[in-house]
Amino acid sequence: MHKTDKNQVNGVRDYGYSIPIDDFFTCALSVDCAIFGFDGESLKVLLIQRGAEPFIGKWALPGDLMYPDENLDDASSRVLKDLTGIDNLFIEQMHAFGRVNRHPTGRVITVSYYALVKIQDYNPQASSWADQLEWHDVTAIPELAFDHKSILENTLEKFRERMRMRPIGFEMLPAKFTLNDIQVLYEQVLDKKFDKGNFRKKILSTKALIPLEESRVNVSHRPAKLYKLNQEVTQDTTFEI
Amino acid sequence: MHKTDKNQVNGVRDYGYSIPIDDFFTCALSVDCAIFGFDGESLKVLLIQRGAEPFIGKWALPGDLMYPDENLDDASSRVLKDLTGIDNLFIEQMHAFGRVNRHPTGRVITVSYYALVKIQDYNPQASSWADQLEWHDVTAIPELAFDHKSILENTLEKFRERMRMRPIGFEMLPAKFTLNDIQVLYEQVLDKKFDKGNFRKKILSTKALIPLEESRVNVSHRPAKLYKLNQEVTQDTTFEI
DNA sequence: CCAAAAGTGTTCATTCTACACCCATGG
DNA sequence: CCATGGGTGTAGAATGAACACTTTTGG
Repeated sequence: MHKTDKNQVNGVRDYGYSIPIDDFFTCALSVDCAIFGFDGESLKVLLIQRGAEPFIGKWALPGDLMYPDENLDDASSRVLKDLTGIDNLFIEQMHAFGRVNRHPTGRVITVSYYALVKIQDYNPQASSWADQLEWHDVTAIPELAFDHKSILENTLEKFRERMRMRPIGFEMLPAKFTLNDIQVLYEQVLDKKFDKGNFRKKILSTKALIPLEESRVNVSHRPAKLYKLNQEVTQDTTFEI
Repeated sequence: MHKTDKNQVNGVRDYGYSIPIDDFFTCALSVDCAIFGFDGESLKVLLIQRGAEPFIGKWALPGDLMYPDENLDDASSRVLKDLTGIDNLFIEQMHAFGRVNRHPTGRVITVSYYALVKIQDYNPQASSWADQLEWHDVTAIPELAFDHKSILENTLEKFRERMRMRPIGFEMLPAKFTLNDIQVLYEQVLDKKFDKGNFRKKILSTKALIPLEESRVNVSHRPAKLYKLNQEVTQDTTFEI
């Protein structure tokens, strides 16, 4: 395909390649974010409807081109901030997608991220795009622009594994929540039923939660105790559900 | 920083950005590979010594620029093939690194991969770089070019977690190996001692291994039975050590 | 017979699973 | 008092950890 020689390895130089070095500096980078939230019913992902070509009118993952003077990770934070109005969301990089023809306009390599938001705190339009944004149930994703469908599937799969291994699910719950809230969240995300008693014991044994002196009110049954996340557990803490 | 408007989201268009669209298409992509092997003693990573500026003479992860007409994943396969002479190595993408000034020559975003090789089968110089290539103990990594030190640390950490969760360690062992070979491998990679009896029971209970009718010969003690990997277990099989 | 590593078994503790049962509240 | 979900306890099974013991080879 291309002539190679021993000078080629990991060099960015003005010689040693069979094509001019400038030809390498012709790519754009983009970030695409799978923003997950939980409304108490099912796992949702925030999609935008594209307002311009290509793929005008199609649903897509929110994303943007990385600016030439912008760090990659800052680009993803910027997209999230612009979209949700929230700084410092929980966010993790997932995967780089770089098929030659994945973007019709040019050579664009995209890096996917997933973010977790408290859907209740989220202000549906920090800007003026209200009608262009919508939460979609992850079990009913419409056709998506570009290769976003496979990006989302890839991200979702890895996110589920992450949920089982790290105490990150709480990022999608309000600051105060009941044990049942967590159980429903895990059951929905992992598509799996848990035994109430056993689930409680397990989640409490992790010391990830701190019980509050409050209970949920105005329910026609015994009120559930509220908990908050123990701030000492980080996303590096091991865990297992 | 940059002017933004509602047309900006995920569009690659000739309008809507505060800078010309062409300015976005000025990045290069590279791949960097952490190639791990196990020599029976300790986990090793293959490093190259750079033969050109920048960082001439410095050790670095093997890598190269992605060609304009090359898929990202193909670039990593190419680097590995050029370096080891082996096709179809076990390889997984890890992380994209895109700090603005990570590369002195221009805006180069690099995507890291790790690969696992059977160090015994590996031909030290499929090409003519013999003296430029060396296996380094992962506990004694020299100073590295670019941000390769942090890339390697990031990759190593994730690789170790991967080792515990998926049956991938075998990729670094010869086709036939003993249970003790595996135990030593795991002990070295994870820096942890295992009880012989318990380790055997666990590894055999996974059904990942098929016993052979052969034993290791010419040892001055009871010869160990040889096993091979059960080809039905893939890297998607769950596992846990 | 001895040394050395292969390979097996047993015991006790811990954790998991399934399931039954009691508790607090609103109506 | 009932319905409803919150919350706890327990027995038996399964798994894990520690450690002792037997086996097979070369010398």
